[in-house]
Amino acid sequence: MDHQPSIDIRLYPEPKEAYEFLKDAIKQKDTVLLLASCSVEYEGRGASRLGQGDRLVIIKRDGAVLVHRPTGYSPVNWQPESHVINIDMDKDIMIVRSIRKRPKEILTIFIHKVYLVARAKELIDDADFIEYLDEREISDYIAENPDIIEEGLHVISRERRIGEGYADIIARDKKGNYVVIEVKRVTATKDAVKQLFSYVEELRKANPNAPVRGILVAPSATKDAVILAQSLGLEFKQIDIVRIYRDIRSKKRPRASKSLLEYFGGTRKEK
Amino acid sequence: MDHQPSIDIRLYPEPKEAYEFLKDAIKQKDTVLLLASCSVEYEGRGASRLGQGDRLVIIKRDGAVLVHRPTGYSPVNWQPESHVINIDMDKDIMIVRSIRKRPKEILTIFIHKVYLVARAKELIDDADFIEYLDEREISDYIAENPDIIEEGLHVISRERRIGEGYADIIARDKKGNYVVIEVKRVTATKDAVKQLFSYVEELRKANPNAPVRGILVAPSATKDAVILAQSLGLEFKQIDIVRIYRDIRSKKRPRASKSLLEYFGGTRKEK
DNA sequence: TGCTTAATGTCGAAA
DNA sequence: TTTCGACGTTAAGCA
Repeated sequence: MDHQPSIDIRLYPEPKEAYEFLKDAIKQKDTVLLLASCSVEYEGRGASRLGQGDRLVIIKRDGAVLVHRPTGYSPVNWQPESHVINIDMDKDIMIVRSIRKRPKEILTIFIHKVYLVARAKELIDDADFIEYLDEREISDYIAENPDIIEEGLHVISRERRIGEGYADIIARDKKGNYVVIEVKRVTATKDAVKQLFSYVEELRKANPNAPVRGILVAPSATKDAVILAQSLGLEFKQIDIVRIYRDIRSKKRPRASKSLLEYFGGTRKEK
Repeated sequence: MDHQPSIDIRLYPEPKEAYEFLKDAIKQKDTVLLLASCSVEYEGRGASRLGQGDRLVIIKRDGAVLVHRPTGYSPVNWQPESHVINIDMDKDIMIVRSIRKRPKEILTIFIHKVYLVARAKELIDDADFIEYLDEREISDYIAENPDIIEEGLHVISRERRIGEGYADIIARDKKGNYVVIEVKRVTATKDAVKQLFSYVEELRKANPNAPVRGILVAPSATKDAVILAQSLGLEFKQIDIVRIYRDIRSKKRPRASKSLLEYFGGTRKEK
């Protein structure tokens, strides 16, 4: 956690200096920040021109280019990612051209005056972005509230190793049947069904005389997944992630306004 | 054109220093750039958490907040504009909270380590953003190619003062009738129809014995505008801006790859 | 690679 | 203020 990206900057550089600085930064695929007076033109799916003004230009290591005006959420011009970025000098005006292959689009930035230019190397960002809840949190919630899946369900084990994986939840229904529950936080695919089926089969092998059911739990499932599940005698139970999120939040945080991270826990990188 | 925004920066500042710097910058509504290791959480229309990583945080003077990861076009978290931004310190961790009133949304950024923080004052950007063509360019094109409006049209004057405004184009059709043409580069509204009608009426007053037609020219028109035009005996002619743009471009730039600005001219701010 | 769909869509204009 | 439609929509999921 104690790495430190190396950052280099130039404040109000002369054109020549800014040019050399930028040229090398782009070559090295550094993250570039540029506060400058510039004009912009774009041609591709659409076409546009923007006269001279003070803007923030961002160039990311994947070639994404953003030109931001001093207000608003949206960049005025951009390139989602570009295959080629080149830079030239024409009478003290720097010209940065970002070219995207498909669709063919060209973004050209004419930099008249650089106020600040910065380059950063070794920016590291591998954290998970979690929307609402991660799989483990959903699984925990279901383990604590199995009734939302089926009335009378009784959890008997969590993360049990079966074959080559781990079954999220194993329970018994009110008739005493085994129930294997596989949880997904996004749309369930055929893969999830196959995974669940392998657990169910293993459990049947281990318990030849006991009926074993399998329930796939997810906010949604592809048509393919549903068909496959039916043909394999497995069930699909739809859950409402937002509702579960709200329920957890209201219980864990009755009135406070503390950090969500404190309540839900940190967001460690998942495998 | 020779103004210079004042920019202040801190490279690898200590938490305390960064905090004072940021606090004042936010208070002054400066544009803020922040390269830092941070974690983020958001709650509002949706909800999300993002663990610690190196990111670029932008705070604009209208309260727009963007958190960018090292790749990609889209910010991972954002606030389109916010009514309140506050900043606090909790054991060397800076907490920036951006609150939007409607819809109610809260974006919280936990800044663990600041690599670079910059603030800029007096960024000036009042240039026009022109998509494809501006009104004058379209008007010029029509004046040079009146047949795209109607076969046999003959332009007799441009920007002629009539009443309180200027009629874009005045022409005669092949029957000798006067034709007033009003050009809009975006969807024409009722206002445009009223404007055109006032020119037509003035011209009729000035030429009691000559029939005067009025044509509204635009890429599209609102339903209201079309209805009003019909009831006033005016016509609407739809044009294809992209096609005109391509035509101008192909004629002006047969093979070169020069600046569009050179060909179309600079983008001076329109009134 | 191309197609379809959802989005904390954003943004601007009309009602 | 709310609704509606367009966007260089972008981004993710599937065929």
